Amino acid sequence: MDFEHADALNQAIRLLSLRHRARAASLLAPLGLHPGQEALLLELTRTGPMIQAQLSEALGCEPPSVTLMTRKLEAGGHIRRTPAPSDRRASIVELTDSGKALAEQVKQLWCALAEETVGGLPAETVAELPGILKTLTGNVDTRRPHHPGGAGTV
Amino acid sequence: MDFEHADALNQAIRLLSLRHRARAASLLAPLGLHPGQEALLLELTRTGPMIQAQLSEALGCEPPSVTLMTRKLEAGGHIRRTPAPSDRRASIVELTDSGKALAEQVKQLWCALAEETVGGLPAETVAELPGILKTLTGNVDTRRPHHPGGAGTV
DNA sequence: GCATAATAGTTATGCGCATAACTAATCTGT
DNA sequence: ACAGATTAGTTATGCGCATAACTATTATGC
Repeated sequence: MDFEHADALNQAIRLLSLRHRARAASLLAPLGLHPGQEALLLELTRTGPMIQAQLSEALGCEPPSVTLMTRKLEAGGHIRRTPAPSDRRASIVELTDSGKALAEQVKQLWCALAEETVGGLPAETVAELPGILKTLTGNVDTRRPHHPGGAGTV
Repeated sequence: MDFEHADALNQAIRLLSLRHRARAASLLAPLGLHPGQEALLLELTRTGPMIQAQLSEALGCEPPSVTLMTRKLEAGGHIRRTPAPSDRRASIVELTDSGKALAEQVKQLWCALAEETVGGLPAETVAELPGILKTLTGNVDTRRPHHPGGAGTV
C-alpha cells in the first residue's frame, strides 16, 4: 500500500477517535459522566453484576483503569462494589438504582450519537459498518491470540 | 435506530481507537515516539514549516496539546522552533535533519500499520474506507461550522 | 502440606488529550 | 493614536488510558 493511502486511513482513524470521543464527552457531560464511564455502565446493563477482571476484559482496558473508573462511579453513587463471597480477592460490581436510571439515559444519548455519526451514509453502508470496524479492530488487537482471516464477526 | 445497533457502532468506534492507538504505540516505541507525535512529524513532512496554530488546526487538537508535543519533540531533537519574524507571538516549527529521517521511518511503519489494519477486507471496501471514516468524523465534528449533508469529502 | 505459580486488585507514575486562566503581541474601529 | 477585541502561545489542572511494581488471595505440583 502506498503511503498516501496508508496515511489517509491511519489519520482518519485517529481523527474519528478524537471527534467521536469529544462528541460523546459533550453529550455525557450533562449527566455528570466522562467518556469511558458510559461503557462500564452499559456493560453492567448488558451483562449484570460482574467482577472487575471481567469488566477489564469486556471493556478492553487494563485493570488499573477499571479500578479508577469504578472508584469514581462508586463515589457518584452509580455502582456498588461488594466483596465476592467465593473469592476474597475479587469485588462484585453492580449498578445501583441511580446507576440503572443513569444507564437508561445513556442509552438514549447513545442512539442519538450513533444516528448523528452515520448521517448521510447509505443504509447499506451503515449496516456493514460495525462488522467492518470490528474486523479492523481485530486486525490490530494485540491482546487476543489473533483473529487472522477475520472477515468480520458480524 | 435501535439501541443494539447504536451500541454496536459506538462501541466498535471506541474499541477501534483503543486498539489502533495501542498498536501504533507498540510500533512507534522502538523509534522513541509516543502515539500522537507521529502525526505532528508527518504533518510537517506534508506541509513544510508551519506555526503552532496551523499545526493545531491540521492535527485537530488544541493549542496546549501542541505546546507539549512540540516541546517533547524539540527536546528529542526532531523539530526546531524559531520565532516568526513577521509575528513575534508565533513560532515557526520545522523538522530537523534527525526529524526528517525519523519521519521516513514513521512512513514505513504507517504503511505496515494500514495494511495490517485492513487485512481480510475486500479491496473495494478498503478503497471506500477513508471516505466513510471522514464522513463519520465530519458528522460528529463540533469544531467546524458543520458539514451537514456531508456524504464524504473523498 | 507446603513452596511456587497464577490471579484480583491497588498504587505510583507518565503520556495524550481537554478546558480554563493567563501573558504578550497584533489587529480594528473610531 | 489609542482603547478594545482578537490571536499565538503558555501554564495549571484534570480525566482516561497505559505500564510497572506491589499486596493479598487462590490454585497447583510434588
